[in-house]
Amino acid sequence: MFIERDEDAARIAPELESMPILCVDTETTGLDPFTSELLLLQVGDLKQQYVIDARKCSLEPLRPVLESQKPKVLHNAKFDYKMLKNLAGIRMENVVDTMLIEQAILNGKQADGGYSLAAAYKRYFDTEISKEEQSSFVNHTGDFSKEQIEYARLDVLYPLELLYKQMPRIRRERLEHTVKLECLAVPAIADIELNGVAIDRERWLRISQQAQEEAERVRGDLDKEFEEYLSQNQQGQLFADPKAVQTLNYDSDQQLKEALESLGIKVENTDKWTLMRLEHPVSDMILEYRQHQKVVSTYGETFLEYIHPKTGRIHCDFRQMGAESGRLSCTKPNLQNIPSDSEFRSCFIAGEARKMITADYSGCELRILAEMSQDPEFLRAFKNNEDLHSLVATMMFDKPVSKYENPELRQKAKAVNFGLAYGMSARGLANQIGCGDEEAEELLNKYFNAFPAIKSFLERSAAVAVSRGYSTTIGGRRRHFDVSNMEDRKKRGQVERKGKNSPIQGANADMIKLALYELRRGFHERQIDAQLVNTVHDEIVVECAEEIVEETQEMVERIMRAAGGYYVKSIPVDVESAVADCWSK
DNA sequence: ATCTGTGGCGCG
DNA sequence: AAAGCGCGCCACAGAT
Repeated sequence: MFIERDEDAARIAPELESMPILCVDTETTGLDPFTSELLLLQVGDLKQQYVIDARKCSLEPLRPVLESQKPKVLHNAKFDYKMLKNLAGIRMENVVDTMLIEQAILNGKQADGGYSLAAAYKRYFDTEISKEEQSSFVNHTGDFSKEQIEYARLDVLYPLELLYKQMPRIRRERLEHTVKLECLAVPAIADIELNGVAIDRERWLRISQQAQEEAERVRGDLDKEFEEYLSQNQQGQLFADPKAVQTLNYDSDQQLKEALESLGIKVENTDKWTLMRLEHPVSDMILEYRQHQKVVSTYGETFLEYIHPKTGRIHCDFRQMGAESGRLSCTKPNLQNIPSDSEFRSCFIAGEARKMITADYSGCELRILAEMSQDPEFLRAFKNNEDLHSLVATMMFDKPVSKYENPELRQKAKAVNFGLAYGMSARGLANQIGCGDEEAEELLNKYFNAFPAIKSFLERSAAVAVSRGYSTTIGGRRRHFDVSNMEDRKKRGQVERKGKNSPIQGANADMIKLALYELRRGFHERQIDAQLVNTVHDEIVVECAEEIVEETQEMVERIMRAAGGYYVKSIPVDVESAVADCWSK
């Protein structure tokens, strides 16, 4: 039914209240919740669907039901949530997202056509649903056609049909917890995107300009080093003016390899590790050039183009199950790979009279490993709040190690700890710490003899991944693997390593998502003037009014610890946080 | 001119 | 030998 009068919109509210589950969809003029217009709101159930003209009707009568705990089924709920919040001021609660459910079910399996509503619908019903009318809403003005209204009515129906097909699979694969968690996290992640984060343009620009100058300086020095090569280079002779600046493109590995060869250096590739072991002055210069160039290209002026003209803030785009492990991924821009140096992070600033709280789980993955393996040494170390990296280093190198004594060995142990825990080979270890293969083999044996439960847990995880074809986290999240060709050693090794890592990385993702949900709920229920502004795998960044920063910091830590404790029960989960005017740590 | 794959590198 | 896991972005190279 098409609704275009206020009184009709008000009339359907009680009927919607009586429905035990609603399906919801919106049609908008565009994709940006800050500049688009809300055209239609579709809401209903399998029997009755209402298509409401949002330009003509007030949506206020529908606010209570949309903001209530009544479940609302949507496909890609984040989109509609953001639109409703920004364009109608409605804070939709308790969404059930069939797109995320589909991802959680298939995770790692081949998903023909992807996770769009049409693709998912085709998988279950083997029917093509028409998306032809969808584009007709872009920049739409004036009355709606019969086709548009019918398209909108059907479109709100599909996700609910989909859900009923998905439900038995959720139960069969014991994905109830994962699905619940993913759905609960949607509004929190959507809020991060809507909230955005402010950036200090001038400061950011200064950094990139300085990097540009440095890059040019090092490039000049490199040209001098390659002077001879350049002067006899054919390309160089192409210049009409013999005094013209002769240079080469140091971003081109081809050109770089050729130039290095003229110095008698032959390399297969030009990555950091290869260049570092050359022990030739040019290799350091190339690495320095790259460092500056990385800043210029990835973190330079172009980054500032992501500042939204309307809000003056940066609004990234998260993919909630962007990684098969369950982690979020982030684009446009990626706020999860900003250099950790405070030079860069301090450019992300809290608003006037506000503060930023940066909170992260410390040693999270190793704690999860301790929990899952129940290794007595790991458990004891974490219970006693000992420094695990030092413990491992002391054991491996037979020397006293702490943060102050032989700290370089601690640094090595840290790399080893992460590497070995995820299936690094003796060769890889030798590479990491710069020792021979035999010594690496010995260290590896020593490590796993000292922590036999870690060894058996990781081996079990790898074996399970191969035999069952999937890995599982504490929360029941599944990741499927292609195990069709396990005689292929390379492929088998890949599955085994992923099998070791996925339960750990996935559990980390579970706890951060639970924490995000609880934080959003906590801020809202207690009417705290605080907002989520970023999250980076084991870290959450919150902006709040400065007068409540202490309580908010305490609350963030408490909620994060509790979320961690939901999955890691044997040992405490540690959260470290800092308060500043900007993103810190 | 625009697309796709690859190498390299930023983060956890 | 792609021999530690998970990402996204940039520039290049070779293709259309």
